[in-house]
Amino acid sequence: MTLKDVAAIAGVDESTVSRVLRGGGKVSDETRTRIVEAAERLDFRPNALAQSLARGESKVIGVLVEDVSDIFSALVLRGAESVFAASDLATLVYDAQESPGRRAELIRKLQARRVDGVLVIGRGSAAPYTSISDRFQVPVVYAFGVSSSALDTSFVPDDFAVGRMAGEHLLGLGSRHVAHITAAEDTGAQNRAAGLMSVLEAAGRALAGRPLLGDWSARWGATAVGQLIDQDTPFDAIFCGNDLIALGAFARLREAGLRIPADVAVLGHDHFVRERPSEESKVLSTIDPNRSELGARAATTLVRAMTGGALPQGLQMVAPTLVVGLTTTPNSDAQARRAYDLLEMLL
Amino acid sequence: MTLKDVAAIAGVDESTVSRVLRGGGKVSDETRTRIVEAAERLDFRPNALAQSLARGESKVIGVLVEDVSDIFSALVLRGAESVFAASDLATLVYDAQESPGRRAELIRKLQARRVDGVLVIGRGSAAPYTSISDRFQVPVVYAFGVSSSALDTSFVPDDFAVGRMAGEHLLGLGSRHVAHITAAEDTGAQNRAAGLMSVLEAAGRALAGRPLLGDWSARWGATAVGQLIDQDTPFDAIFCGNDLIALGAFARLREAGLRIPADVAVLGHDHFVRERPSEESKVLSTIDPNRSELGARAATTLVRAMTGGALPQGLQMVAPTLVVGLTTTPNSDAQARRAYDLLEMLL
DNA sequence: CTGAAAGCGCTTACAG
DNA sequence: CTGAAAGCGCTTACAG
Repeated sequence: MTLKDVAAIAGVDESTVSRVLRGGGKVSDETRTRIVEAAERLDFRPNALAQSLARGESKVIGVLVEDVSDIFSALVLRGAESVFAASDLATLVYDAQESPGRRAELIRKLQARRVDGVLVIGRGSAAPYTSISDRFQVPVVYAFGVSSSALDTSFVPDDFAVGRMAGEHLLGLGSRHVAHITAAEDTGAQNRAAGLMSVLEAAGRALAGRPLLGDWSARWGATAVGQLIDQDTPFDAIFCGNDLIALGAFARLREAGLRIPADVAVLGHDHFVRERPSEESKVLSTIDPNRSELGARAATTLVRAMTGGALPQGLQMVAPTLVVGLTTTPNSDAQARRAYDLLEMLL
Repeated sequence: MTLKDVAAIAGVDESTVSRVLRGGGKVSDETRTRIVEAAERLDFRPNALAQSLARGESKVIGVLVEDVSDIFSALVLRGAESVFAASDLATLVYDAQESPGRRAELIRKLQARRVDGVLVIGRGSAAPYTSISDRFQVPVVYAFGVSSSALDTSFVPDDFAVGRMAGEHLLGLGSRHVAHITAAEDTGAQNRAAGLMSVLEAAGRALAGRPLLGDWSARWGATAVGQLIDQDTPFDAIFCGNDLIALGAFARLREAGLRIPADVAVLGHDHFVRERPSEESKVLSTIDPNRSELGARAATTLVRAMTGGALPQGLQMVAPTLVVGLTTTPNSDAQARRAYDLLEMLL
C-alpha cells in the first residue's frame, strides 16, 4: 500500500497525491476529492519511515529514563507522552537501568534513530544528571532531575515552594509550633525545609526543635514523633517530607493519645497515597509536586524548541498543589473518630 | 555524516562500506580495516530510518499501554523494554489513557510507523482487551491483560498457581484453618481463590468461613478480620488478595492481641511493598506475580515470532514466587516483638 | 493546477 | 573481492 497505488486509482501522479495528503499545494477540488476517496478506500497510511527520510525529520522523541518502573518517573513519562502524542510525535523509550554503560549505549541508539528531540527523565533530586546535551544536535530537556550543566533546561518540582506552601497552610490553621520530619542528604528535602523556615521566620516563629533527619520510611516518622514527645518539644503541627513519614507520624501520635489535627496537625508531601474518589473526605493532607504536569511542561518546552523556540536555561520550577485532607482540617469529633480509625489511616 | 562520507575517506564505494558495517560479505581484510577506521574516525552512525526503509523492517516495537503510570504496567514495560533493547529493537510507547478513541488513533499511528511487532499492556485481570491483532500484519502479543480472542497470545500471572502456592505455604506451616480475604469481581482474584481451595481440598481441609469479598484496601483487610473474630470463625492463617489487605488484616490482628504468626499467619500478594534490602528480615510474607518477568517473557515471545517463530495461542501463565517474611516464619518472641512493632508494619 | 525528476541514506542482487 | 545500479516510499523544487 503506497502512494503509487493511490495515484493509480485516482489517475494522477504520486507527487499530486503527496501534495493533497500533506494538506498543501494548489490542487483542484475535483482531483483532491478523487485522491482523498482513493486513499480512504485503500485505507492508505503513508509510510512514516519514508516520510522521515525524505523530510529529514523523524517526528520521534527519544526518552531516556533511569527507571521506568519508578512510580514517580512513570508519572513524568505519562505527562510527557501525552503532550508528544498530541503533537503527532512518537515516543521512543529507553530505560538506562541506572547504568552508565547502558546510558552511553542508548545515546548512540538515539542518535542512530535520528530523534528530533531528547527528554531525559532523571531520579528526582538525587545527584545531578551528567549532561548529554552536547552529544546531540537536537534539543535536549531534563525532567525530574537536574542536568550537571547550568546551560541546560531542567524541570524540577519547586521544593522551596512546597516548603512555603506547607508553612503557610499550617500557620493558617493557627499552628504555633511547627515541627519538620524529613530525610537527610537530598537537595529536594533541603529546599523544602528552607521554604518552610522562610515562612516561619517571616511570621516571627521558629521551628519546633531542629529538623528531624532520618530516612523516607513510616518507621522514621514514628520514631521522630517519639523523639519530639520524649524531649518535651512543644509542637502542634508537623510537616513531613513525604507521605510515608506522615503515616508513621500519624500512627505514633494516635498511640500517644494526641488528637489530629486538634492537638497536632499533620501534613505530608508526594500525594503518593491516592485515596479513592469515593471516600467522602480525603484523610491525609499532603502537597502534590505535580509530577505529571512536570513531564507535560518539559515536553511542551522541548516541542517548542524543536520548532525554533529558544530553550530557557537553568532550573524550571513546577509549582506544587495543596491537597487538603482531614489531618489539617478542624473537624467534629464524630467525623474525626470515624476518619481516624487506625485502619482508615492505612487507607 | 553518511555512508558516502565514510566511503570517500576509505576510498571505496558506498556499497562496500555498507557490506563491511553490516558485518557480512567477502571483503579483503585490508579494505575492511580501512573502512572500519574511517567509520570510527567520523563516529559514523548509520541512519536507522534509511536502513529501515531499505530493508523493509523498522526494528521498532510498538507498545500500547492503557496507563504507563500504573505501577504494575510500568513493571511489565520495564521487563519488556529490556528484552527489546537487548535485541536491538526500539520501543515506541503509546499511552491509550484507557480511552477507546485514543486506542483506535494509536493503532493507526503504529501502522504508519511500520512497527515490526506490537505489545499490548493491559490492565491486569480487568475486562478482556478487545483484540487488535487483525489490524496488523505483524505479530501482536498481549501482556498483563487477556485478549478477547482465544487465538491471540496473552501473558498473564498464573493466579491459580498463586492460590496453590499460598495454600501449600500456609499448610506447610501447620495451619489448619486458612481464611481468605480478597476483592470481588476480578478474574484474577477468583483464580487465586480457586487455587487455594484446590490445595485445601486435596489436604482434606476446608476454608475457614467463606472467602471474604470486599475491595483492595487495607481497611477492608481490617474489617474482614473483624468479621472473622466477631463470627467466632476459627482461623490460624489468612491468605490476602493483595498486600494492602494483608497490612490491614495485620493491624487488626495486632489490635485484637493475636500473635503473628503464632496465632495467625498472614500472607499477602503483589510484592507491592518493597522493603529495603538493608532490613535484616522482610516483615510481610507475600507472593510476587513476577510482573517484570511477565513483560520480559511476552517480549521474548514477540521477538521470536517476528523472526519466524510461531505464536503460542491462548493464555500463557507466568509462575509466581514466594517471598517469605516474618508474618509466616515461626520466630522467637524477641524477634517478633521487634519486627512487629506497629510502626514496622507500615514500612 | 499537475507531472517528471532528483533526492533522502541506506541495501542488495548483479556484474565483472 | 569490489563497484555500478536499482530500489525502499516518500517530498519538493522545477517546469510547463
